[in-house]
Amino acid sequence: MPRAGLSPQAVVREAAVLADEVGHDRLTLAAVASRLGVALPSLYKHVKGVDALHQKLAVLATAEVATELTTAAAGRAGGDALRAVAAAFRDYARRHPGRYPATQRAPDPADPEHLAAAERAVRAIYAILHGYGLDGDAAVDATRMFRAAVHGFITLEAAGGFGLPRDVDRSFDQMVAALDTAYRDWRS
Amino acid sequence: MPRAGLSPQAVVREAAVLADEVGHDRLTLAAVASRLGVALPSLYKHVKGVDALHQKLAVLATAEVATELTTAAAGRAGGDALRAVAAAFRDYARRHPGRYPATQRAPDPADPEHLAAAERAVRAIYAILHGYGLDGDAAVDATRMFRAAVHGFITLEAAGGFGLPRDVDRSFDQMVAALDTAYRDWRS
DNA sequence: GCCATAAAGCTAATGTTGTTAGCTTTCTCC
DNA sequence: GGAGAAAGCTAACAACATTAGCTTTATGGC
Repeated sequence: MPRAGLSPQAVVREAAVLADEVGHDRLTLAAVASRLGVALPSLYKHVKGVDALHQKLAVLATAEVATELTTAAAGRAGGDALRAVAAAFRDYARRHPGRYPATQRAPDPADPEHLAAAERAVRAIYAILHGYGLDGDAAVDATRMFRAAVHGFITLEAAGGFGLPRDVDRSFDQMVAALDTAYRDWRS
Repeated sequence: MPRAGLSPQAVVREAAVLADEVGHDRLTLAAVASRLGVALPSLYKHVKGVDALHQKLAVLATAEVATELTTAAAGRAGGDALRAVAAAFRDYARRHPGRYPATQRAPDPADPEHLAAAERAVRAIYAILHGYGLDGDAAVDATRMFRAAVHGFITLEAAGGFGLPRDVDRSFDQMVAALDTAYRDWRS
């Protein structure tokens, strides 16, 4: 019988695909094993358990988000950059509905890779706001507001929380425009 | 052997208390039954299953939030009302960390009580923004922005997503102040 | 007061998932 | 070619959710 040739990476990648298909909360070791054509306990050679799998998925997703945000911001500044990064954020969440919630997990202080990915994502936003002339505490506050607004919008949208017929895309654009204005006139 | 005297309400209330203690995702029928001094299958006389329990918990939590937002808004207008409602929202989430996530669940269209509670919560916000002179699509957009920003802030805070030492309360105040300004100058 | 009945609670059994232990097989390196 | 590490397996157990079917309690009509 040939060997499956797994690795921690391969397991996490399959978990990511599965999470996107069935939802983050329905991600299960049993399903991952079945997908990989392997018995469930075999996974324990690559991940410590279901909790560790979620942790690794968080690192993967955070790194992907960081890369997409950074790419979106490249070569842009001000309102252009803000809109591009906001759109990239939302796009990622819609393309990867299972990975995105994993991003919410607080970075494990003991995992340098996780910390680095999280910092890379935040820095992409921070840099844009720095371009608005924001600095120090103001830049921190502004970054938090950006993350809160965009993340909140994304999760409410994904949960079907917007019932009214008004176009959701337009509401998002309006929100990002309001953020742009707020940053221009920011007073700390 | 005396009877426990349960009811659907009593089960959901205990589930709410438990969720606040152990976290929304660790809410389990087994623990609820144990708390109520009853065997696990006995709960099925009152709730259809774990999914239905989450659904009922969502209704309970949404109704509670709606009441608190409405109370906070009473007798206030403009920036005062905005700040009071935002604070009430955040307070609720911090006092009830297990119930709050249940709020995210989209209202079940087949459950009039759920729909009514959700609408009551949204209306509390909508009314305030109406006081800013916002109407129609603009009011819808503004309401969505408010919900997104506050909800996003709350969940990021709860998840430990704000790593830097900058005071989180101040960041929240800054965000609400920025929302106030944005609504004053709103241009659709 | 007594009994019929519905509801509340129970035990037993089953399926799914996660986890650990310990064995076998495959790959790799000397 | 063989030693040893790593990958995979089966077996066993615990927790949870769920269903079936039984027993007991409360209650309402007579």
